[in-house]
Amino acid sequence: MDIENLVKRKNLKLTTARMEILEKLLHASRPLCYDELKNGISMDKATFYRNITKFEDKMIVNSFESNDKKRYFELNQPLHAHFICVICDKIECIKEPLDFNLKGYSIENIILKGKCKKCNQI
Amino acid sequence: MDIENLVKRKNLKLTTARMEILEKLLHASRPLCYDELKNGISMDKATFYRNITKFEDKMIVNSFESNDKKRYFELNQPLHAHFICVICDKIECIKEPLDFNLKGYSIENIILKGKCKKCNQI
DNA sequence: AACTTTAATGCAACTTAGTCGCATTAAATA
DNA sequence: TATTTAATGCGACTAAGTTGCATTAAAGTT
Repeated sequence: MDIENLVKRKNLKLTTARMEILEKLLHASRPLCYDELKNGISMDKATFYRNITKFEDKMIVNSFESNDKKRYFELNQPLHAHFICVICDKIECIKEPLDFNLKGYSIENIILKGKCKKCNQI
Repeated sequence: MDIENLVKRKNLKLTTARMEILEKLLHASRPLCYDELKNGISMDKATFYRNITKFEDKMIVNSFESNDKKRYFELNQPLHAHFICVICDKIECIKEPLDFNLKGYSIENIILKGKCKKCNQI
């Protein structure tokens, strides 16, 4: 994926701050929370949140709240569910396609909470 | 539903604060956020949150974050999904049973985000 | 390459959600 | 009624997220 084009296609200016955020998300194997994402990127938090908001508006990034009450961010990808374990707080991306027959709605984000495979056995 | 028994069955003391929170949730037709739920109940916010945490631990209440970044609370009910519209921020309880074949997981909470029927037409 | 426009940034101050320790009070039980 | 233990209120705190404003940097234009 080409971050430079991704940003420009949405009529956003290509700044180092934005590059850094998106690079980090691109190379992450799972959604990242504020600390994880912001860490190492020297940028004011106001700028960070303004950029995140822009990214979300432009559908480049999406976010959701996890069990630890933190927001987690990821690059927008083909629709897939996130499973959040209420015991161990782990976030998993679910690859199996889930079938909702909700006519008229368009679904952009799916969050399932419960007990993951491991914690369910205990 | 009998709130008094609900609380006592979980080995929680029956206080007026708790009664008030649960009464309000019981009579609400949709999940409520902090302002809505706390409003009119004279109770310190520390107490409020401590009770909410207890209720969640004991599976009396569950909560999720909506699009406005606020947490919404509701009495625990038979599993059903919540649809949150990213345009109009409305929260709907979805009655249609949704079928997941996620073996090994136990699902306690389903949140779908996207465009609701109305906003999808625009 | 300098110039202009407009968007992005940093800073500081602020709001709101949520938490924690501690002394006090009220609920359940004996 | 006395005792135990959990629940409460208060105050102080942390962390997320927002806003206004002056400054700076990107992109487009001569």
